[in-house]
Amino acid sequence: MGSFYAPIPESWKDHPFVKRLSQYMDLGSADYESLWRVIEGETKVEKRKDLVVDGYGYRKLCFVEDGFAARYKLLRNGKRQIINLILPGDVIGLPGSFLERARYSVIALSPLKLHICPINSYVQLCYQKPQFGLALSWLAVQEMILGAEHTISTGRRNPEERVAHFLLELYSRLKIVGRAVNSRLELPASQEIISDALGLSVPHFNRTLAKLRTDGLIATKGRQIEFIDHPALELLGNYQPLNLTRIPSPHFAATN
Amino acid sequence: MGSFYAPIPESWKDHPFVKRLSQYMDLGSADYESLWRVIEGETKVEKRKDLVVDGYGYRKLCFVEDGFAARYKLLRNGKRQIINLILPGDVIGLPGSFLERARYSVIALSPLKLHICPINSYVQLCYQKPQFGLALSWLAVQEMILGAEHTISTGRRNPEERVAHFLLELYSRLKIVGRAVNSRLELPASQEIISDALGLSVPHFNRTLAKLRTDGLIATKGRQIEFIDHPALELLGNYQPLNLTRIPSPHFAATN
DNA sequence: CGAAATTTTGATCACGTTCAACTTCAGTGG
DNA sequence: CCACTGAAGTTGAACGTGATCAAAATTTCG
Repeated sequence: MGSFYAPIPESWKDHPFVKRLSQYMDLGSADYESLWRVIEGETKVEKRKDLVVDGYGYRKLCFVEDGFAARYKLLRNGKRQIINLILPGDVIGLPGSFLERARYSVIALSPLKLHICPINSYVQLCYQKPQFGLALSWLAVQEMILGAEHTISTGRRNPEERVAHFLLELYSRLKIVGRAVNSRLELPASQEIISDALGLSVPHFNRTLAKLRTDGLIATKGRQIEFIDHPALELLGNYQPLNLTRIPSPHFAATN
Repeated sequence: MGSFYAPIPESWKDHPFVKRLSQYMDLGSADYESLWRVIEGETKVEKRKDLVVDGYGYRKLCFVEDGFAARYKLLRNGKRQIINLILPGDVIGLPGSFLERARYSVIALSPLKLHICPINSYVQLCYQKPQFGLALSWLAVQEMILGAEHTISTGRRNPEERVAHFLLELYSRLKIVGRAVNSRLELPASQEIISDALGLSVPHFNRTLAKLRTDGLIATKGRQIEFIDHPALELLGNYQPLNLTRIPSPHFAATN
């Protein structure tokens, strides 16, 4: 894999990360190949295992093919903040690869399937094909926006608004990679994890979910959530979909 | 300015943004020049003016030479969250330039001096010199980390921890661009703004500052803050300095 | 089927908000 | 130069939200 003569598997262009990238940039067959060549290997991680550990170096990018994970920080006061949920198509190792030592940990919430790319290989690719450097910026900016929304939620949205916003954002992200359809989604984690993401206590998150249910905004069955009144939810959560521009293609450099 | 024959002013390499970049990458004189060529103009913005407006397009990067600003979001529930403080050396227009329409506004907290670079010019530069694409990723990752810490603060730090962390982070950022020394800094904004950044009410932020003062951790005189017990503050706020790696230089692509 | 993890419900209490008044300070015009 | 004005900072009292702790109910998994 990644070796010069290895054939590119058919499944590569269906990889959720590749699909996500192709939404934001023009990927020619040479680009698919370049990206493939930079993959060092494939791996599986079992549920509950930490793949990135706070305080230790981590110098690779992992493209999530399947499964869920969470980036989190344990504080000295004993509390935990989930910084974000990592879904298929997401990258693990950002921001870790840019730091001497990781500041956050990443734990698998389910069995994970990943493709591994050493950060150095990716940087080399950026020097050969600058659009991949721009792609990295785009990914980082996307994370930056999710982070900002997360700050807004924990800072100035009450629990109801917070949960509504969380569900809508999660749904949108899952839908892009084909893990949700039709106003239905499945929570990829326990309420304990989600509470730590939202900065709420478990009982209060549970009650808030129940309130949204009795108010007729959602329906729940176990971890299955269905949006009953999507517009009302968007209003409540002040939700705005992500509207990233596309990455200008190389031709742009010459023609513009 | 930016025109082919215009000389590069001496002051350019002292620009706080350039100085900040040079911390993370090797900048040869050709690079200083490339960066200068991409600047379209210089401008001043008066205090209280919004330079980026939520909902409107914004397709440029502004490098802050002097002054302070804040990126914020106004919610339908009437509350405001300051997403981050923008200091000399920071970039305005990230993430705005990557979005069809900006999601956040940016307001000047003091008179601002900026250098303007159209986003398209910067993208062209990235295709000519890929290290600038990587630099953009580095900047975005840095914002992403600040955003994550902000989420942790509003989500799982109590007001005392939150304020301690805020002061330390602000001090560190100001120090890098020579706006703070010797465990002393000046708050770049009113308590109302800072409260909205920390997700606290003004009275409670005020009381928390007072508590840190009476506990002997800081001293205050107007907006001047002095750290009396720096280690204790770092412990309280669970503060960890940013430890970004340097951007691999172009040679790296060939030699590694 | 039994044990453990997760979800749900309940009761109490503290933390931080809210609202209001008062103080201090900076800027401005008389 | 001082009086006036409005903004910013400070303090106080009361209230409400959401945390905490505990226990029960339910689901998941070995």
